[in-house]
Amino acid sequence: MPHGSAQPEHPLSLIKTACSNCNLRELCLPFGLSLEELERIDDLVSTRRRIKRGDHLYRAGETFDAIYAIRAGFFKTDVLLEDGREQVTGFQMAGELLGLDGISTEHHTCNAVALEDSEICAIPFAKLETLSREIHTLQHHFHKVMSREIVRDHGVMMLLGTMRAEERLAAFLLNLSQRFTARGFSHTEFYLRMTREEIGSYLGLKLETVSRAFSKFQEEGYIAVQQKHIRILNVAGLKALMNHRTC
Amino acid sequence: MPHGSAQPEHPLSLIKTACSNCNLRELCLPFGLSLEELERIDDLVSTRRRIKRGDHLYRAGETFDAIYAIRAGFFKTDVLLEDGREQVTGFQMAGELLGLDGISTEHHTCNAVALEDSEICAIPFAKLETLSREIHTLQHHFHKVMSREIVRDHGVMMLLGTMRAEERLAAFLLNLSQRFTARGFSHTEFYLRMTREEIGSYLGLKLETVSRAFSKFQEEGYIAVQQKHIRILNVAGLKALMNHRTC
DNA sequence: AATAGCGGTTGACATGGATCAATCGAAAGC
DNA sequence: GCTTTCGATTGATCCATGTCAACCGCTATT
Repeated sequence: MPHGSAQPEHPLSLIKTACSNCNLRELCLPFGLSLEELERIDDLVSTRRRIKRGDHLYRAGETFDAIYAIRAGFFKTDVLLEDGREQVTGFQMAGELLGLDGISTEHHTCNAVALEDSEICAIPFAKLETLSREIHTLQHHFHKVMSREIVRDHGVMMLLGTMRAEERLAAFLLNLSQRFTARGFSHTEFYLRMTREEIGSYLGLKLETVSRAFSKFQEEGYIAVQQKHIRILNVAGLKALMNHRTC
Repeated sequence: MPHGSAQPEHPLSLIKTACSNCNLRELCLPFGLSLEELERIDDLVSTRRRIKRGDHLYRAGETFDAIYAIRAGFFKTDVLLEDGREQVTGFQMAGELLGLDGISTEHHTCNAVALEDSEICAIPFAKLETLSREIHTLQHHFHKVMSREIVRDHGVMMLLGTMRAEERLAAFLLNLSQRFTARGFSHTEFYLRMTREEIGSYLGLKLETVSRAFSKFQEEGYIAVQQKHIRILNVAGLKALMNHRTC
């Protein structure tokens, strides 16, 4: 099978995708829908697409017409300033939605990049609005998802505005751990898909500071790190680190 | 007129509020609606309420059932950590919406405090969802407003994550200036409604740093400050300060 | 008009994290 | 299998911002 072309037409695009038999439905947009409703939204998802590691799902400035549900894989979203400074605005995993920022201006306002080979479902936004006029549960859940994104952003603002480096990294690890758990992965052991630099950008720190904080956590027995492989040895310890203003 | 009671029943609550003759309609939720549609949403806004300076519109933890449109005045929203640290997540002015964060969990996740005597319209959320199933324009605009909030939050993350103190303050002043303009106020001269400490909390800085940055801007002729009274003398200068990484 | 109190300004000093630089180690390409 | 390259680690030093403290000057209250 050839695999060098820039934008290959993956056979997956032709496969009929069905929310009704997707095992992520309880994490994703269809959450809370009845069986009957589930079947009605099956044709909401028009396309399934593979995105290779390093490729963009969309770029800032492109016109917006769909939001994307992650079926498998891992993404980052980032915003670039003219002078080259980058801010990673989030890391997204299976079951989470990408592209909500584009609704506002009908143009994407950030870049979405796959951090590992991934697979997404495209949800044409016009269709979603039509269907959510008919299915109250869908409408309400969509509003909740957007609101949850706002709450998450406030959490990041809190982190960036009030926490010190080690508190930020602890919060970050605990957040990842919790989201992996919700997806049936280990609470305490996982591979990071992003570089120290990307973590740093997200947390408002330089990569060296992130690296040092990892080493410190290891010295103190909170975690075991080997490159991107993380084992959390003392969840309570990390939590304590966040709450008390101990130095 | 007595005015010492804690929660006085203001006569305004009884006045029939009408979006159709509100002069903020082009900034607020009814944006883009036809005359006919405008009249249909008039009974969306159930209550008008006055909030005195320093009073809460809502508090974190309270159950959510309405979003609020600011008719007049000025608010801040903030999140408090258990250890007392505060993060101001935003400043809101006339025509802007408050409470979107509450949709997610059906509980408010932050506090909304009036920074001057203010007046709000309560929009019961269930009603809004019902009506937006019938009026496409309303549905679409509401989605845009939520998305805009997400984009705004990403801007703040960028600010907190990548900018230095003076860049942050410049960005803040330019943002305020632009929003005042949209409301028909002066581009270049305004009163701040918040303290240095609140600005600092929003920008992830200590109040002393904010104060010093104001003084620096004044020395360099970008602005004239006297307490809360600000005059911007050199908009281009402030913009340049943000873009170039000059130190 | 006098006074209390809070918000703002300014200075001196401390420090957390940035910066610069060298080295190491793992993964990828030849 | 060897080499190249990129990401991670660690050390030394610097600097922007935080911290502590004194003082100033509005504004509001009596």
